[in-house]
Amino acid sequence: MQGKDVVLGLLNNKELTGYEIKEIFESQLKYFFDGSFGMIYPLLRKLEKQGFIKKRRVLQTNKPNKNVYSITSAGKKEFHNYLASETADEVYKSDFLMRLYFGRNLKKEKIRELIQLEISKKENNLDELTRNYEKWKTNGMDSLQEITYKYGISYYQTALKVLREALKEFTTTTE
Amino acid sequence: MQGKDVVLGLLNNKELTGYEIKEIFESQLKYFFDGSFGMIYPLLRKLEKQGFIKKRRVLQTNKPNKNVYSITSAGKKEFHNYLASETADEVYKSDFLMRLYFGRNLKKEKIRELIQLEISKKENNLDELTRNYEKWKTNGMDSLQEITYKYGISYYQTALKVLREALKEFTTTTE
DNA sequence: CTTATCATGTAAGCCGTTACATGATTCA
DNA sequence: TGAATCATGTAACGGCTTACATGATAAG
Repeated sequence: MQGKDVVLGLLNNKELTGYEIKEIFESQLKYFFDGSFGMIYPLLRKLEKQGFIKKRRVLQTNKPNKNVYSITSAGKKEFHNYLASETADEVYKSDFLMRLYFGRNLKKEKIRELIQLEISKKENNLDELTRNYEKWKTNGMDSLQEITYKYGISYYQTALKVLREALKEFTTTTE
Repeated sequence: MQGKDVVLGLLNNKELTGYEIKEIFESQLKYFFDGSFGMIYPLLRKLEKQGFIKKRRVLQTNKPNKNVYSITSAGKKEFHNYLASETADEVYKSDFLMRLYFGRNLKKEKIRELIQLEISKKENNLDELTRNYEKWKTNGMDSLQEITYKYGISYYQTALKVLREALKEFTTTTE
């Protein structure tokens, strides 16, 4: 799964601007995907050149003009090719876990801080996901999308549980 | 966290060959990191050129000769710089969740298959992690490393729970 | 007789990140 | 007066993946 597949998938549903695509990334896909403007805009141009999407220029007053992109039939075919391909393995990289792995020689206080910071991050992630859910529901969320949401929530909750237990144990055993 | 930090971290503990580094990647870091030979060997040469590690050639009979790398004091400094830097956010990308997100128009049977395949994958991941734990314990695993292991186990267990529930619900509601 | 283990490497290329650049409007 | 929102782009660079290339020994 590359940026291309995601953008084509979003445009397969409705026409969007680069800016709106970024908003969807942030609000609905943030937990399992991530893409910057520096990726989106060049990609839109490339997909247009390849004939998978087409642009419509919309002039606005009091707001910058925008390029609204929609998918072509070639683009739909391309997206279906992606859906027909094998599901790629998930990618997970954790700098935090790596530091725990190497943490043996760190001072207890540093380790406590490391874990506490990760707990804070995960609390924020959980909050954000919960808040986005509300917004998302009003925009229309189908039952499969709800699974992706539940998956994310469960992950953060479990991670928090493990980290809090670790911190507690770590604190008591080194008193 | 880049390949460089991980390699330096491993060599900070003991001298290793590229092949052995790869083995550690597979057995102990697999859940939260991933690196190929195509990354390891060029990196080792680069780190050597930069003076962070040094090579010792070991001639073997009945086995290919090997290059054993050890960390230098400059390398140790470099690694401590990494440890002193801010922890980077975790990276998670899931093609599976993306397909669920887009799955609305797929046939029920395709969706069931998609979820079932992901369950199988996660079952294998959980198995593998459990098996590696045994091997790892004999090699010596510290209490912080045990947290990374628990974290991984918990993730897979929770993921499986969510997916099994989703599959069950999906199957009954579309009977 | 073929697969697994041990062992090291190169080369092309892609996909994306980061940083920079611009600029109007609205709201506090 | 500053930040947030809306809106689009470029350019450099970088880290890593994939594929290719080689080859001996041991074990089943």
